[in-house]
Amino acid sequence: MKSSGSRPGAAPGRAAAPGRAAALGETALSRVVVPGSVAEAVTVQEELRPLVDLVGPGPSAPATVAGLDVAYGQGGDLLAAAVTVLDAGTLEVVDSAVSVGEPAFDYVPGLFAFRELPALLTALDRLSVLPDLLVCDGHGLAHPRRFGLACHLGVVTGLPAIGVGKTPLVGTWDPPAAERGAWSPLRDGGDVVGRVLRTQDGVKPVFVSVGHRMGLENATARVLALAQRYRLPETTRTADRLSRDALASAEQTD
DNA sequence: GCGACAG
DNA sequence: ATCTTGTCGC
Repeated sequence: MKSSGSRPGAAPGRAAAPGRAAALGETALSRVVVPGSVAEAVTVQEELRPLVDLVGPGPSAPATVAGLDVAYGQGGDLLAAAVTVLDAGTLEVVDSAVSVGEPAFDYVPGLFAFRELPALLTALDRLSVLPDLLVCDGHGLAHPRRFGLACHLGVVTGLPAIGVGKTPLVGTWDPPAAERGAWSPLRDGGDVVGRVLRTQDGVKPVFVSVGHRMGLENATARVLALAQRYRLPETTRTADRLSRDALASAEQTD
């Protein structure tokens, strides 16, 4: 991975969008701008932020839900993005896709999305089943400029999206009660930007925030429904496993 | 000025 | 995110 002061982005201006049957339409992939600097990245976020739909309420009974995650290898030069689509009722994986590539941007807190977005969208484009909801590994509105990965993915794809983070990026909160389902508001700069949600009794909570076309109440319900047995949503778990497997294959075979 | 800082 | 040993517990 390259890092050159004013030019964190190692890739050209736009993500490559080879001509294949696009489940998302060519719009999603072509609308992904990979900034050439931190300043430009911030500008892109501020331009896209108004496009976020926080009214929702979003699907209360989605048929399918997708999990997205990325695994890194070789000191950060290689990455594998994975998307798994689960039947919302049985939580069985009904479709999946991966995309191996390089990080599109250096890691900068608050600009994290630019790093994984191109690969995640390529993987999404390779699905044969378009999910009703995206559950992202990272935050949505719980972001310095209210435009985290989940918002970015939602706006670019037009799909409802939720952000589920394992650790905080911004905000303050009180510890939620110890029982599964308990939550407390995540506040930042006078706004409620998400919820600190306990998905399992006595287990460290997760940070839930709206990404796009969703309400916070619904987002909370969807995450709880996906985390019946473990701390993290089943979508995140299956996508995490798939991305690691894809990375392992890419590191030996290829 | 000194930390904190999604993955 | 990834680098890593042992350890506690179902």
